[in-house]
Amino acid sequence: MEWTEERIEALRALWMQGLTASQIAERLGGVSRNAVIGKAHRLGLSARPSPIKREPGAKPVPMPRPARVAPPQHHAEPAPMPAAPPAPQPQLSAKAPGAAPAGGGKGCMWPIGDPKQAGFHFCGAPSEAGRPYCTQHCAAAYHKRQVDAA
DNA sequence: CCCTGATTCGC
DNA sequence: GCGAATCAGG
Repeated sequence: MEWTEERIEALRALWMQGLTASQIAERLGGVSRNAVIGKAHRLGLSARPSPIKREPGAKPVPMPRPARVAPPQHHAEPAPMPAAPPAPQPQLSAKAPGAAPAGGGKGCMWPIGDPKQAGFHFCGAPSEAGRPYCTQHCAAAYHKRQVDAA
């Protein structure tokens, strides 16, 4: 497998969202969890808000679970965020960041992974009203792409 | 034994 | 740079 911008971005996003290396590897597809961890380290990310320990004699600082789900919506659907949505967008990769947040734009619609890949999915994180992307990572990435494309 | 991330090291 | 093997821990 090749570490394309897309995949690296997805890795970053997922990693920062608190997903485990196994989950990330699963979603990305074609890589083992070791590969994900190794890449994550090479990318300079290993520190993330999560309950992982460092240094034997360090402080066992209690981390208040960042959690990926913030708003306590009392809707019926808990928004499960499927691993492989059966309805992939036609063309929205490469130079087409404007992934139209069509339909039930509930969560973040930022495309994570390669639409051609099996593990492709949308971020799904809670997004601001009127905004198709979550503020955590995707909105920034979205903006960055627009700048890059320009 | 299942899992986690961290590190090493041959490629 | 990559990732399997390994390490250290829960």
